[in-house]
Amino acid sequence: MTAEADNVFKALADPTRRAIFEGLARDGEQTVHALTHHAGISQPAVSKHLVILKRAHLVGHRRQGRETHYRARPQALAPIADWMNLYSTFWQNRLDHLEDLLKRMDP
Amino acid sequence: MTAEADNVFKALADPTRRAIFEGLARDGEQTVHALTHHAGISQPAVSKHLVILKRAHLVGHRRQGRETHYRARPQALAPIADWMNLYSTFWQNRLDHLEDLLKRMDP
DNA sequence: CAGATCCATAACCAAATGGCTATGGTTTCG
DNA sequence: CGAAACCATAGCCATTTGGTTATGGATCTG
Repeated sequence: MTAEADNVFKALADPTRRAIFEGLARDGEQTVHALTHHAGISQPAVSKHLVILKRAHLVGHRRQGRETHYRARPQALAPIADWMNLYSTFWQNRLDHLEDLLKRMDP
Repeated sequence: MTAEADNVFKALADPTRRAIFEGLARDGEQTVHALTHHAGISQPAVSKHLVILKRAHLVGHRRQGRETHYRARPQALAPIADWMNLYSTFWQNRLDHLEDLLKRMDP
């Protein structure tokens, strides 16, 4: 629970990982090759970031032949949304919409 | 903007800093001395964490004699809430599109 | 005034982090 | 079949990070 929020916060702390997540959320499923091209770093570096994003459940993957397609799993943002709701009501309204979406998306 | 979100994500990536923030949000203003006692680490370590939380505007402080009182500033969470909502609207669009498709497919 | 308390900063250190190249296992293609 | 492409893992390295002790300035207190 708190451990899950920790994984998500740690995963999002790096701007390169946020950029990867943003790209997947914006443009949909992408191969490691495509992600590497956009990130401007080496393919192994991208793979390592993907491991960390997987640990936080922020991405899913699907093997197809020799390529792996990754996709964003925005439901994984729920733990940190919950965390924020715990400690303040200031931004409650701002997050209400998000909470609803996350609940609806939860399988 | 993005730089601000980066500071906030980085500040919250460490569990000790989250615990400090949680304590301030839950129990209100506290001195460095009190925070040190709760954190179970040295006073300089706490001061360094407070510097990082200050950089992210997650805490404010007030000098009173020889002690400094810190308080949580939950409004500073807004940048990451906005960041999340950026993708929530994207999801919403996708959901809307999906709903449209489903309706049109419905006999 | 003299000492004690509160806090910030500096200097240092081990561990974690984020990058790289090298390598190897699958899978596709000529 | 042999070569090329895709990706994950391993090993290496520089930098960052989170902790420590040492120190000093400012403020209370006896």
